[in-house]
Amino acid sequence: MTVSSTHSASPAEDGPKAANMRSLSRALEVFAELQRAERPQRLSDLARTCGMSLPTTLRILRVLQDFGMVSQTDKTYRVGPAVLPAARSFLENDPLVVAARPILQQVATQTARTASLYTRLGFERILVARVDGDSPLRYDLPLGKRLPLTVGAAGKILLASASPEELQQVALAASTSGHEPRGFTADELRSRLPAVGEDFAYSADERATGVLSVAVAVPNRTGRPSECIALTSPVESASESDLKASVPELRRAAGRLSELLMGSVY
Amino acid sequence: MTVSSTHSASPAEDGPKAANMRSLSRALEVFAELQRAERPQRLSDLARTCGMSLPTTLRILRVLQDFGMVSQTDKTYRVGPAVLPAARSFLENDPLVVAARPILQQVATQTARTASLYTRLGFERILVARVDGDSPLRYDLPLGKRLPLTVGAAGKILLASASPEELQQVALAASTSGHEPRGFTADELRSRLPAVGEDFAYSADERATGVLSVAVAVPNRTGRPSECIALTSPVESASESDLKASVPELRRAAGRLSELLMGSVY
DNA sequence: TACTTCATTTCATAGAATGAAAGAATATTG
DNA sequence: CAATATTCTTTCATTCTATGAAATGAAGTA
Repeated sequence: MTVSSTHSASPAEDGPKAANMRSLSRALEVFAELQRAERPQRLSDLARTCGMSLPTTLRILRVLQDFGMVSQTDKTYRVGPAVLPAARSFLENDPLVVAARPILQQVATQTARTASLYTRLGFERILVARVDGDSPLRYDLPLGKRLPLTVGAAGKILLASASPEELQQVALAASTSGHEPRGFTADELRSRLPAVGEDFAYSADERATGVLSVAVAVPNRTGRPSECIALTSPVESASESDLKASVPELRRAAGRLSELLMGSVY
Repeated sequence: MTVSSTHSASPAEDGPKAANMRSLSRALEVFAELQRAERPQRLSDLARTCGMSLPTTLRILRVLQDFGMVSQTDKTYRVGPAVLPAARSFLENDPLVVAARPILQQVATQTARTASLYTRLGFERILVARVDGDSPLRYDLPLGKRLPLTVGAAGKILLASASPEELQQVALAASTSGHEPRGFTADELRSRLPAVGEDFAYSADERATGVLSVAVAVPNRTGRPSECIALTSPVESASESDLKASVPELRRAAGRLSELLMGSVY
């Protein structure tokens, strides 16, 4: 009872109460580690990094490989091709993502800026949808890229309603994952967040230089939103006040998305 | 000892010897089912479809959710956002995919046709990379889409060296998954495959009407290749002989890829 | 309100997951 | 090339986890 060390670093949210399922948790940790590594890994490395025995790691890898989640060449393992259909399934079928696309499109058209949908995942956020405004420069689309929560309008609005303990965890995670310098504190983080009462966040030159953005959260049933919509613009083509003038638009878009989410449908 | 019923339908290849890891296998089956379903699923549906008890299914879903592999809204579960970083990791880091891109590019440029890399996954194949020739019509890019092995040049070349039993399984899987009509037989399938001695496959109007393609396998260390390169062209801009004339090009490209794969590097 | 269906928790038991240790295989070094 | 070190794989007894039946609670329907 109350084994707190069951899952250490990877498990997205330590959120509810972690049920058992030790072998599954361990497998997912191995899988997460393979992604983190960004290059093929040997069995012994994985075992060491994940803190489990060689036989256990090997068995896990074999099963993952059976399902295509992992590939093996010689003695090295890597993320396998089965993640592609999975991602496709998410992008095509997730009700939120599907509903978001036309809404983002509309906002992007109205404001002539890039509109994005981010989801919180653990102590990071990832881009799950984006529609470019008519600006000609569409940098490469980092769909699925892990971005910090500590920086950028989208990250900050996702933390706006976080508890002190959570900020603590986020700050720690950010500093250990390299998003922030070592020793980054929760207080520093808190000072970046939107003031109480503000329902949007603004950033300039935070995550990328020359980029302004504003973001509002997509309310969900829990108090803690895990999605947000952001508008982005290169600094040359918009000022802070320009972007902030679009906040009502954004708010409306988030509201519509939220309704679709909470509405009785499906 | 030789429990053969451990994993039933989903596990990509029944290939080697399936180690135990029951809970992990079951979790991956639930996950696969969520993808297949293409819409949010209730707990009881998943339990029934996957043939496991409610508590077990629930526990699995909770852990998957902790890691972001599954999302929940109200009482329905769906594929979660964590698959996006995973897919990104695959596309950016998989040595084969990374190595393939410039090679595909070169072939596409030389032949002015679309060059694609497919991977076999279970009894299907998926597109993992594509470079369009300068043809203006680039239909939507079905990266990660599950396509049949029984149809199209790419599918057929991947089956060229399959054993009779394997063809049997493939034929069965194709008919149950709807890729082929019910009652599709291994013999029918075999009659489509390239003649013995031929190292390429050709298709016209098979998977899509108006599309011609040729494919050659990427040899790997095992006798059974799981990747192939294909050239595709709309029927208006190429004849069968045009495409087949490019086979030597393709062969060379596959050879280079193969070397990179088997070479001692990394 | 009563009834049905579905989700969740509890709990005893079976059986799966585990790691130590031995045995292969492979790589490294002298 | 032999000898050594490292890594991978298998085996097996033990532990503890995963499991489903049944009870409980919640939600939806009639």
